[in-house]
Amino acid sequence: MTTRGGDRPATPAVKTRKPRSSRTGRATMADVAERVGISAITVSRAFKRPELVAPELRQRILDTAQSMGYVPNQAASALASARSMTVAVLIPSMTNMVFVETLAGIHDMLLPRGYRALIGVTHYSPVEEERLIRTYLQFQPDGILLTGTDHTEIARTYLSALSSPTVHMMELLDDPDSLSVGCSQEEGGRLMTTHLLERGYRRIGFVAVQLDPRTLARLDGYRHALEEAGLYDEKRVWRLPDPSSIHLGAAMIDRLMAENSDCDAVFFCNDDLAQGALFQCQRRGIRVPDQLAVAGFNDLPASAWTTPTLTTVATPRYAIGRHAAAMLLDLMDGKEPPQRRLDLGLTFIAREST
Amino acid sequence: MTTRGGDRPATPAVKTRKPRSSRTGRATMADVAERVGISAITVSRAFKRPELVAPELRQRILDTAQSMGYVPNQAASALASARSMTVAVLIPSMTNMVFVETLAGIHDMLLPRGYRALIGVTHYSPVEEERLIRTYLQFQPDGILLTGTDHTEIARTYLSALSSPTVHMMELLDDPDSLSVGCSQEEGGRLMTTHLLERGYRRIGFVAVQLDPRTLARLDGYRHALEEAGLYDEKRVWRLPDPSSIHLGAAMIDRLMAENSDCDAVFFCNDDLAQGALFQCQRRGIRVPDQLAVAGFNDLPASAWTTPTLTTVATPRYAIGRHAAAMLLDLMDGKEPPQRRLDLGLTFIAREST
DNA sequence: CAAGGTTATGTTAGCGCTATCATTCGCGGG
DNA sequence: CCCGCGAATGATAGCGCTAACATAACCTTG
Repeated sequence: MTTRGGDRPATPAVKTRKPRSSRTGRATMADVAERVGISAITVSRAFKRPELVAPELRQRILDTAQSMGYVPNQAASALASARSMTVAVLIPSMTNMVFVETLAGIHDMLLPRGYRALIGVTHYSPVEEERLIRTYLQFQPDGILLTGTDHTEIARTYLSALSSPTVHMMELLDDPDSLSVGCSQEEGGRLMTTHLLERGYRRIGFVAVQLDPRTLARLDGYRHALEEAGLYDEKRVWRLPDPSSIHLGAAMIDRLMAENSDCDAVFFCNDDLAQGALFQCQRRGIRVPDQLAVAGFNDLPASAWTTPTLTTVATPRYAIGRHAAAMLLDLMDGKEPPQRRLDLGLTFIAREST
Repeated sequence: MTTRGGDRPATPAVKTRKPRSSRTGRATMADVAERVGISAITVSRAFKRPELVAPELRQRILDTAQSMGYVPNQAASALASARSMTVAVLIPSMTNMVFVETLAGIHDMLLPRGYRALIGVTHYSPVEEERLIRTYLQFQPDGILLTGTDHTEIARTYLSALSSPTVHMMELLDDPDSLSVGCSQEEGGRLMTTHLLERGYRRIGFVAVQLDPRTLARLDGYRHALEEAGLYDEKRVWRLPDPSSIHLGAAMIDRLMAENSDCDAVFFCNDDLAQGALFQCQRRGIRVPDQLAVAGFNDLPASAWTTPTLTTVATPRYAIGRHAAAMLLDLMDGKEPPQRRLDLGLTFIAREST
């Protein structure tokens, strides 16, 4: 047998204190160690560095731990090792599927490596983001994933004062000191607008909601494309601070009608708006795309099924999450990631609505 | 002035060790205390029990902490106080909006009280749930929120061995020892089926997917209602393990047609299926509700906008999250919640599709 | 103005774990 | 057969914070 202390009397019997269990009633590492007849550090190793413990002893430790219902205390581990095995993830919204899919990518990358995500929702507000960053710094996260590049000054200070690596998702940063994974929203706006121009539409409207930086970048792409064609007209741009929804998209169709807009096509900054628009067109008997072409952005699941199906731009949301997490893992390992700025591109999807 | 030690020399100068900052390079409570010229515990109080510290001193502490970039270390706090201020939340899916809204309710309730949610996704698998429970127990959560009542034996053992309170969401438990907040899925299934019967449909089909306990409960409600009417027929029930999606709903319409089903109405266990079915009916020229009535469940946002609009049952998802979190807060405060089983009811929504 | 209470702050001793540096044992080479 | 070395395990000393119990100053009150 490998165990040296194995033939000691089963219970040393002379120990001064034997609380058996912690304050919380849960077994501790020391309890397991005592039961096995070894020291606590070996129990620690059996969990964290199994290759350092003789296989048979390790098995005995794990079995004993299991039978005692021992669960390592993450707080104590984090305190002693200065590694929280936690990554703070801040996204603007949870009701927007876009970010939920990104989260899934992050999870799938982090969990197998033993990291946990601490998820915060900023509601598109840099101020709320700052508050969340402050809160989450208490957890001494080993890494941080942020959405977008629009942060408060104080938030920037927090982050730069911090040793933990940070990766920005969705938008791409030009600053060579920052890390980012995403796609060019501006290019997305341009792609779609160019497509509409090619289809012969000349009075193309744009509906921007939420007015977050990504929406505005799409708007920029739209504007540039139209300016190049000499067709940009501010009166065909609607800017609304409301969150994106089917309802709002439907309402926009009503508004266009009410305002007697001359648009022959409308590019909505998000698919759910465009879907709402399609529903309302159907209801009001507006023929799409003949009377009015409708375009969206993000390729949400329903967009392939509406009548008519929706022309849109697919964004690599899941991949962005995965790659951002992978980049962070590299950084947390002290490695330099292959690229500090990763453009995952966009896929234009032409369907019936244009 | 309130500060007693305030007129000491600014730096005591004789202290034996002055690490200034922890291993991680971050300022610690002791650093702040030294700078202010007080003891660490007072800094602790300034943050956690501000009413115990003289207002002016408190302000000075907060200012100094801010200027030093001090952030409390949550791991140390959790270890010392045996309170993690963390609630583990397990949901089956993130892509299903139902649970995302529940999460929002949980967040809105917990955050203002200083608790953080640790979110885990079980993918509808009790085994994965068990794994997540094990993982999250390491964080010594002060409370646990679970979805449904379908847990593995080992998971039950973990939970019962635990002192932390647990609340089950979505389904209602009859066991008086357990706490639950939700609504009767069975009743939902019954409500809808009764409605369809009242509308005169006699050959009502049911499409069950995912086959999680909630879906099966709805199926039960459907079956009981039809059995009472003497109209239940197993051949009109489809059971598929796949996750719910628009695509699958559309495919089911194709399948019904291919199988020459005699259904005059189909009750889909989830709205996205029903939406897919509506889309496909429109595409294939099946008149809804004349040729075929379509019903859904959950009242997702798009259901009010499809053509025709979808008859469905609204579930109080957000409220379930809020109330479950509220119940947990009571329990964590050592209070007994007003009810151990909270039925938040359902809302039947009749629309055009039936 | 002493006894007792209240308020504001301090001292001490851990929480449960891991970094770090021993220590012990077995083994192969000179 | 001794030295050196690697493998397996242990002893010790914190990580940064807070519970629990002091202590000190002030405030009542009769």
